[in-house]
Amino acid sequence: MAVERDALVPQLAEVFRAHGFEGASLARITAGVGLGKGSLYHYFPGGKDEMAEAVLAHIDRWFEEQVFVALRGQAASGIAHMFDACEQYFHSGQRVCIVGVFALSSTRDRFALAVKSYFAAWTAALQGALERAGHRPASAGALAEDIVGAIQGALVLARGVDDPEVFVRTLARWRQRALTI
Amino acid sequence: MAVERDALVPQLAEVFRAHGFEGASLARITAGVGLGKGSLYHYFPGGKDEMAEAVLAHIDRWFEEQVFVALRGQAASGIAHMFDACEQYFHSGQRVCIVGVFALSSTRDRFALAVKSYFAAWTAALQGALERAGHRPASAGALAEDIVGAIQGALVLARGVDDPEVFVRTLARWRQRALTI
DNA sequence: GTCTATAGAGTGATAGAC
DNA sequence: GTCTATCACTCTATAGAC
Repeated sequence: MAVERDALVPQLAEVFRAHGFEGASLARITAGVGLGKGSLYHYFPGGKDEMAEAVLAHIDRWFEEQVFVALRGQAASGIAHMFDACEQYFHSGQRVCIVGVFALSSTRDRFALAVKSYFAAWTAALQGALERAGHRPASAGALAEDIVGAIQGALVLARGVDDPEVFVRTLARWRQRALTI
Repeated sequence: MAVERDALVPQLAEVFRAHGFEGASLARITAGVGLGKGSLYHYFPGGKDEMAEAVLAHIDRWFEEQVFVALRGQAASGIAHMFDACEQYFHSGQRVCIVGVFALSSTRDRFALAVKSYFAAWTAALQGALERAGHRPASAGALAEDIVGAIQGALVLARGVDDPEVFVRTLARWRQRALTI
Protein backbone atom coordinates (compact mmCIF):
# COMPACT_ATOMS: atom_id res chain seq x y z
CA MET A 1 0.00 0.00 0.00
CA ALA A 2 2.93 2.25 -0.78
CA VAL A 3 1.84 5.82 -1.21
CA GLU A 4 3.47 7.43 -4.20
CA ARG A 5 5.85 10.16 -3.18
CA ASP A 6 4.60 12.27 -6.08
CA ALA A 7 1.06 12.06 -4.75
CA LEU A 8 2.17 13.70 -1.52
CA VAL A 9 3.61 16.79 -3.19
CA PRO A 10 0.35 18.58 -4.02
CA GLN A 11 -0.84 17.98 -0.47
CA LEU A 12 2.42 19.35 0.88
CA ALA A 13 2.04 22.32 -1.43
CA GLU A 14 -1.30 23.24 0.10
CA VAL A 15 0.19 23.22 3.60
CA PHE A 16 3.13 25.42 2.55
CA ARG A 17 0.77 27.69 0.64
CA ALA A 18 -1.51 28.14 3.62
CA HIS A 19 1.17 28.65 6.27
CA GLY A 20 4.41 29.56 4.54
CA PHE A 21 7.61 27.66 5.22
CA GLU A 22 8.11 28.64 8.85
CA GLY A 23 4.44 28.27 9.66
CA ALA A 24 4.22 24.80 8.11
CA SER A 25 4.96 22.76 11.20
CA LEU A 26 5.38 19.01 10.98
CA ALA A 27 2.14 18.68 12.94
CA ARG A 28 0.30 20.66 10.26
CA ILE A 29 2.06 18.75 7.52
CA THR A 30 1.24 15.33 8.92
CA ALA A 31 -2.36 16.45 9.37
CA GLY A 32 -2.43 17.76 5.81
CA VAL A 33 -1.01 14.68 4.13
CA GLY A 34 -2.50 12.11 6.50
CA LEU A 35 0.79 10.37 7.18
CA GLY A 36 2.88 10.04 10.30
CA LYS A 37 6.23 11.68 10.78
CA GLY A 38 7.99 8.39 10.17
CA SER A 39 6.46 7.94 6.73
CA LEU A 40 7.17 11.54 5.81
CA TYR A 41 10.85 11.12 6.66
CA HIS A 42 10.89 7.91 4.65
CA TYR A 43 9.88 9.81 1.52
CA PHE A 44 11.72 13.03 2.39
CA PRO A 45 14.84 12.15 4.41
CA GLY A 46 15.93 15.76 4.13
CA GLY A 47 12.99 16.90 6.22
CA LYS A 48 11.07 20.10 5.63
CA ASP A 49 13.72 21.47 3.30
CA GLU A 50 13.39 18.51 0.99
CA MET A 51 9.60 18.71 1.12
CA ALA A 52 9.72 22.36 0.13
CA GLU A 53 12.20 21.62 -2.66
CA ALA A 54 9.86 18.95 -4.00
CA VAL A 55 6.95 21.39 -3.91
CA LEU A 56 8.93 24.08 -5.74
CA ALA A 57 10.12 21.57 -8.35
CA HIS A 58 6.55 20.42 -8.86
CA ILE A 59 5.36 23.98 -9.40
CA ASP A 60 8.24 24.65 -11.78
CA ARG A 61 7.26 21.60 -13.80
CA TRP A 62 3.59 22.48 -13.80
CA PHE A 63 4.19 25.99 -15.11
CA GLU A 64 6.65 24.73 -17.68
CA GLU A 65 4.19 22.19 -19.04
CA GLN A 66 0.95 24.11 -18.62
CA VAL A 67 2.03 27.68 -19.32
CA PHE A 68 5.49 28.17 -20.76
CA VAL A 69 5.07 25.60 -23.51
CA ALA A 70 1.96 27.40 -24.72
CA LEU A 71 3.77 30.75 -24.56
CA ARG A 72 6.41 29.38 -26.90
CA GLY A 73 3.76 28.26 -29.39
CA GLN A 74 1.26 30.49 -31.18
CA ALA A 75 1.78 33.82 -29.46
CA ALA A 76 -1.69 35.33 -29.03
CA SER A 77 -3.36 32.11 -28.01
CA GLY A 78 -0.45 31.24 -25.75
CA ILE A 79 -0.80 34.56 -23.91
CA ALA A 80 -4.56 34.14 -23.61
CA HIS A 81 -4.00 30.64 -22.30
CA MET A 82 -1.55 31.95 -19.69
CA PHE A 83 -4.16 34.28 -18.24
CA ASP A 84 -6.73 31.50 -18.18
CA ALA A 85 -4.31 29.11 -16.52
CA CYS A 86 -3.36 31.71 -13.89
CA GLU A 87 -6.96 32.48 -13.08
CA GLN A 88 -7.59 28.79 -12.56
CA TYR A 89 -4.35 28.02 -10.77
CA PHE A 90 -4.74 30.83 -8.26
CA HIS A 91 -8.42 30.06 -7.80
CA SER A 92 -9.40 33.53 -9.02
CA GLY A 93 -7.26 35.18 -6.37
CA GLN A 94 -8.25 33.06 -3.40
CA ARG A 95 -5.05 31.10 -3.56
CA VAL A 96 -1.64 32.57 -2.96
CA CYS A 97 1.59 31.91 -4.90
CA ILE A 98 3.93 29.71 -2.89
CA VAL A 99 6.95 30.96 -4.79
CA GLY A 100 5.93 34.54 -4.06
CA VAL A 101 5.51 33.72 -0.38
CA PHE A 102 8.95 32.12 -0.33
CA ALA A 103 10.43 35.10 -2.17
CA LEU A 104 9.31 37.49 0.56
CA SER A 105 10.30 35.36 3.52
CA SER A 106 13.72 34.91 5.03
CA THR A 107 13.62 31.36 3.73
CA ARG A 108 14.15 32.76 0.25
CA ASP A 109 17.90 32.32 0.53
CA ARG A 110 17.45 28.63 1.18
CA PHE A 111 15.49 28.17 -2.04
CA ALA A 112 16.95 31.10 -3.95
CA LEU A 113 17.71 29.11 -7.07
CA ALA A 114 14.26 27.59 -7.52
CA VAL A 115 12.55 30.91 -6.76
CA LYS A 116 14.75 32.84 -9.17
CA SER A 117 14.41 30.36 -12.01
CA TYR A 118 10.61 30.31 -11.65
CA PHE A 119 10.26 34.04 -12.13
CA ALA A 120 13.04 34.24 -14.73
CA ALA A 121 11.56 31.45 -16.85
CA TRP A 122 8.09 32.97 -16.67
CA THR A 123 9.25 36.45 -17.62
CA ALA A 124 11.43 35.16 -20.45
CA ALA A 125 8.73 32.97 -21.96
CA LEU A 126 6.19 35.77 -21.74
CA GLN A 127 8.54 38.31 -23.25
CA GLY A 128 9.13 36.02 -26.24
CA ALA A 129 5.42 35.57 -26.80
CA LEU A 130 4.76 39.29 -26.54
CA GLU A 131 7.42 40.01 -29.15
CA ARG A 132 6.02 37.45 -31.54
CA ALA A 133 2.56 38.85 -30.90
CA GLY A 134 3.74 42.15 -32.31
CA HIS A 135 5.02 44.15 -29.35
CA ARG A 136 8.22 46.05 -29.99
CA PRO A 137 11.20 44.12 -28.62
CA ALA A 138 12.17 47.20 -26.61
CA SER A 139 8.87 47.23 -24.72
CA ALA A 140 8.12 43.49 -24.58
CA GLY A 141 10.63 42.98 -21.75
CA ALA A 142 9.10 45.74 -19.65
CA LEU A 143 5.61 44.48 -20.41
CA ALA A 144 6.49 40.95 -19.36
CA GLU A 145 8.00 42.28 -16.14
CA ASP A 146 4.86 44.35 -15.56
CA ILE A 147 2.55 41.41 -16.06
CA VAL A 148 4.40 38.87 -13.92
CA GLY A 149 4.80 41.51 -11.22
CA ALA A 150 1.16 42.55 -11.50
CA ILE A 151 0.00 38.98 -10.99
CA GLN A 152 2.09 38.66 -7.84
CA GLY A 153 1.02 42.06 -6.60
CA ALA A 154 -2.63 41.37 -7.28
CA LEU A 155 -2.40 38.23 -5.16
CA VAL A 156 -0.92 40.27 -2.31
CA LEU A 157 -3.54 42.97 -2.67
CA ALA A 158 -6.45 40.56 -3.05
CA ARG A 159 -5.48 38.79 0.13
CA GLY A 160 -4.68 42.04 1.89
CA VAL A 161 -8.10 43.56 1.32
CA ASP A 162 -9.74 40.14 1.43
CA ASP A 163 -11.34 40.60 -1.97
CA PRO A 164 -10.38 38.07 -4.66
CA GLU A 165 -12.06 40.21 -7.29
CA VAL A 166 -9.02 42.51 -7.21
CA PHE A 167 -7.08 39.65 -8.77
CA VAL A 168 -9.71 38.92 -11.39
CA ARG A 169 -9.96 42.57 -12.41
CA THR A 170 -6.19 43.00 -12.62
CA LEU A 171 -5.85 39.90 -14.77
CA ALA A 172 -8.57 41.16 -17.10
CA ARG A 173 -6.88 44.53 -17.56
CA TRP A 174 -3.50 43.03 -18.33
CA ARG A 175 -4.97 40.46 -20.70
CA GLN A 176 -6.40 43.33 -22.69
CA ARG A 177 -3.15 45.31 -22.66
CA ALA A 178 -1.10 42.28 -23.63
CA LEU A 179 -3.30 41.38 -26.57
CA THR A 180 -3.74 44.94 -27.84
CA ILE A 181 -0.92 45.62 -30.23
CA MET B 1 17.93 55.30 31.21
CA ALA B 2 14.39 54.78 30.04
CA VAL B 3 14.17 53.58 26.48
CA GLU B 4 11.20 55.09 24.71
CA ARG B 5 8.74 52.47 23.57
CA ASP B 6 8.35 54.33 20.30
CA ALA B 7 12.05 54.03 19.67
CA LEU B 8 11.76 50.24 19.77
CA VAL B 9 9.13 50.02 17.06
CA PRO B 10 11.38 50.67 14.04
CA GLN B 11 13.81 48.08 15.36
CA LEU B 12 10.99 45.60 15.82
CA ALA B 13 9.84 46.41 12.32
CA GLU B 14 13.18 45.39 10.85
CA VAL B 15 13.01 42.01 12.59
CA PHE B 16 9.47 41.35 11.35
CA ARG B 17 10.44 42.56 7.90
CA ALA B 18 13.42 40.25 7.72
CA HIS B 19 11.77 37.14 9.13
CA GLY B 20 8.00 37.56 8.91
CA PHE B 21 5.79 37.08 11.94
CA GLU B 22 6.34 33.37 12.46
CA GLY B 23 10.06 33.64 11.79
CA ALA B 24 10.53 36.51 14.20
CA SER B 25 11.40 34.50 17.29
CA LEU B 26 11.83 36.22 20.63
CA ALA B 27 15.50 35.34 20.45
CA ARG B 28 15.80 37.24 17.17
CA ILE B 29 13.74 40.09 18.50
CA THR B 30 15.79 40.54 21.67
CA ALA B 31 18.94 40.41 19.56
CA GLY B 32 17.48 42.94 17.15
CA VAL B 33 16.36 45.49 19.70
CA GLY B 34 19.16 44.88 22.20
CA LEU B 35 16.87 44.41 25.16
CA GLY B 36 16.06 41.39 27.31
CA LYS B 37 12.74 39.63 27.34
CA GLY B 38 11.81 41.34 30.58
CA SER B 39 12.08 44.79 29.07
CA LEU B 40 10.26 43.77 25.94
CA TYR B 41 7.35 42.40 27.91
CA HIS B 42 7.39 45.50 30.03
CA TYR B 43 6.68 47.63 26.96
CA PHE B 44 4.57 45.06 25.16
CA PRO B 45 2.67 42.98 27.74
CA GLY B 46 0.71 41.41 24.91
CA GLY B 47 3.83 39.74 23.56
CA LYS B 48 4.59 39.28 19.88
CA ASP B 49 1.06 40.12 18.83
CA GLU B 50 1.24 43.50 20.51
CA MET B 51 4.69 44.13 19.01
CA ALA B 52 3.38 43.37 15.54
CA GLU B 53 0.34 45.59 16.12
CA ALA B 54 2.63 48.42 17.15
CA VAL B 55 4.71 47.93 14.02
CA LEU B 56 1.66 47.94 11.76
CA ALA B 57 0.26 51.03 13.48
CA HIS B 58 3.60 52.76 13.05
CA ILE B 59 3.64 51.95 9.33
CA ASP B 60 0.05 53.11 8.98
CA ARG B 61 0.92 56.40 10.61
CA TRP B 62 4.06 56.86 8.53
CA PHE B 63 2.22 56.35 5.24
CA GLU B 64 -0.62 58.58 6.36
CA GLU B 65 1.72 61.43 7.23
CA GLN B 66 4.36 60.97 4.57
CA VAL B 67 2.31 59.81 1.60
CA PHE B 68 -1.46 60.06 1.90
CA VAL B 69 -1.44 63.67 3.08
CA ALA B 70 0.54 64.65 -0.01
CA LEU B 71 -1.82 62.67 -2.23
CA ARG B 72 -4.73 64.69 -0.89
CA GLY B 73 -2.92 67.94 -1.69
CA GLN B 74 -1.83 69.14 -5.10
CA ALA B 75 -2.48 66.08 -7.27
CA ALA B 76 0.47 65.85 -9.66
CA SER B 77 3.12 66.74 -7.10
CA GLY B 78 1.47 64.45 -4.55
CA ILE B 79 1.65 61.52 -6.96
CA ALA B 80 5.26 62.30 -7.81
CA HIS B 81 6.04 62.52 -4.12
CA MET B 82 4.42 59.12 -3.51
CA PHE B 83 6.76 57.45 -6.00
CA ASP B 84 9.76 59.18 -4.45
CA ALA B 85 8.71 58.19 -0.94
CA CYS B 86 8.16 54.56 -1.99
CA GLU B 87 11.53 54.35 -3.66
CA GLN B 88 13.15 55.61 -0.48
CA TYR B 89 11.00 53.64 1.94
CA PHE B 90 11.59 50.33 0.18
CA HIS B 91 15.27 51.10 -0.28
CA SER B 92 14.93 50.92 -4.05
CA GLY B 93 13.55 47.40 -3.87
CA GLN B 94 15.98 45.93 -1.37
CA ARG B 95 13.47 46.17 1.42
CA VAL B 96 10.25 44.24 1.55
CA CYS B 97 6.79 45.47 2.60
CA ILE B 98 5.89 44.12 6.04
CA VAL B 99 2.19 44.55 5.37
CA GLY B 100 2.55 42.61 2.14
CA VAL B 101 4.41 39.84 3.96
CA PHE B 102 1.68 39.71 6.58
CA ALA B 103 -1.00 39.71 3.89
CA LEU B 104 0.43 36.55 2.31
CA SER B 105 1.05 34.64 5.51
CA SER B 106 -1.44 32.73 7.60
CA THR B 107 -0.99 35.40 10.25
CA ARG B 108 -2.99 37.74 8.04
CA ASP B 109 -6.20 36.84 9.84
CA ARG B 110 -4.70 37.97 13.13
CA PHE B 111 -3.96 41.43 11.74
CA ALA B 112 -6.62 41.50 9.06
CA LEU B 113 -7.95 44.90 9.99
CA ALA B 114 -4.63 46.74 9.95
CA VAL B 115 -3.58 45.04 6.72
CA LYS B 116 -6.85 45.79 5.00
CA SER B 117 -6.98 49.43 6.07
CA TYR B 118 -3.39 50.00 4.91
CA PHE B 119 -4.11 48.89 1.37
CA ALA B 120 -7.57 50.44 1.31
CA ALA B 121 -6.34 53.83 2.49
CA TRP B 122 -3.49 53.82 0.01
CA THR B 123 -5.68 52.88 -2.94
CA ALA B 124 -8.35 55.42 -2.00
CA ALA B 125 -5.93 58.31 -1.54
CA LEU B 126 -4.19 57.49 -4.82
CA GLN B 127 -7.46 57.16 -6.71
CA GLY B 128 -8.50 60.62 -5.51
CA ALA B 129 -5.23 62.17 -6.61
CA LEU B 130 -5.42 60.49 -10.02
CA GLU B 131 -8.92 61.84 -10.59
CA ARG B 132 -7.90 65.35 -9.64
CA ALA B 133 -4.85 65.00 -11.86
CA GLY B 134 -7.17 64.53 -14.80
CA HIS B 135 -7.77 60.80 -15.10
CA ARG B 136 -11.32 59.81 -15.85
CA PRO B 137 -13.10 58.74 -12.65
CA ALA B 138 -13.98 55.45 -14.31
CA SER B 139 -10.34 54.55 -14.86
CA ALA B 140 -8.73 56.19 -11.82
CA GLY B 141 -9.89 53.37 -9.54
CA ALA B 142 -8.41 50.71 -11.77
CA LEU B 143 -5.23 52.72 -12.17
CA ALA B 144 -4.83 53.10 -8.41
CA GLU B 145 -5.37 49.38 -7.96
CA ASP B 146 -2.82 48.70 -10.69
CA ILE B 147 -0.22 50.94 -9.10
CA VAL B 148 -0.54 49.73 -5.51
CA GLY B 149 -0.56 46.14 -6.77
CA ALA B 150 2.39 46.78 -9.06
CA ILE B 151 4.46 48.14 -6.17
CA GLN B 152 3.74 45.04 -4.10
CA GLY B 153 4.37 42.75 -7.03
CA ALA B 154 7.60 44.48 -7.94
CA LEU B 155 8.86 43.92 -4.40
CA VAL B 156 8.05 40.22 -4.71
CA LEU B 157 9.68 39.98 -8.11
CA ALA B 158 12.74 42.02 -7.16
CA ARG B 159 13.39 39.79 -4.21
CA GLY B 160 12.54 36.66 -6.17
CA VAL B 161 15.08 37.29 -8.90
CA ASP B 162 17.39 39.06 -6.45
CA ASP B 163 17.55 42.20 -8.57
CA PRO B 164 16.30 45.41 -6.93
CA GLU B 165 16.41 47.16 -10.30
CA VAL B 166 13.16 45.39 -11.18
CA PHE B 167 11.50 47.54 -8.53
CA VAL B 168 13.12 50.76 -9.69
CA ARG B 169 12.15 50.13 -13.31
CA THR B 170 8.56 49.26 -12.43
CA LEU B 171 8.21 52.40 -10.32
CA ALA B 172 9.57 54.53 -13.16
CA ARG B 173 7.11 53.09 -15.67
CA TRP B 174 4.11 53.63 -13.43
CA ARG B 175 5.20 57.13 -12.50
CA GLN B 176 5.12 57.97 -16.18
CA ARG B 177 1.73 56.34 -16.74
CA ALA B 178 0.22 58.03 -13.70
CA LEU B 179 1.40 61.48 -14.69
CA THR B 180 0.52 61.14 -18.38
CA ILE B 181 -3.05 62.29 -18.80
C1' DG C 1 9.75 52.86 51.01
C1' DT C 2 7.66 52.96 45.75
C1' DC C 3 8.09 52.97 40.95
C1' DT C 4 10.11 51.98 36.51
C1' DA C 5 13.31 49.68 33.58
C1' DT C 6 16.21 46.04 33.23
C1' DA C 7 18.06 41.09 32.76
C1' DG C 8 17.64 36.40 32.53
C1' DA C 9 16.60 31.79 34.72
C1' DG C 10 12.78 28.93 34.51
C1' DT C 11 7.97 27.34 32.75
C1' DG C 12 5.48 23.88 29.86
C1' DA C 13 4.57 23.23 25.15
C1' DT C 14 6.01 22.17 20.78
C1' DA C 15 9.39 22.32 17.19
C1' DG C 16 12.00 19.29 13.69
C1' DA C 17 15.08 15.25 13.29
C1' DC C 18 15.51 10.57 13.50
C1' DG D 1 7.64 7.34 19.54
C1' DT D 2 11.84 9.63 21.32
C1' DC D 3 15.07 12.81 21.27
C1' DT D 4 17.00 17.68 22.11
C1' DA D 5 16.49 22.40 20.92
C1' DT D 6 13.81 26.11 20.83
C1' DC D 7 9.39 28.30 21.21
C1' DA D 8 6.50 32.17 23.61
C1' DC D 9 6.01 33.59 27.83
C1' DT D 10 6.28 34.23 33.27
C1' DC D 11 8.54 35.41 37.19
C1' DT D 12 11.89 36.79 40.32
C1' DA D 13 15.62 39.75 41.22
C1' DT D 14 18.03 43.99 40.81
C1' DA D 15 19.21 48.48 39.71
C1' DG D 16 18.63 53.50 40.39
C1' DA D 17 15.27 57.68 40.70
C1' DC D 18 12.29 59.83 43.59
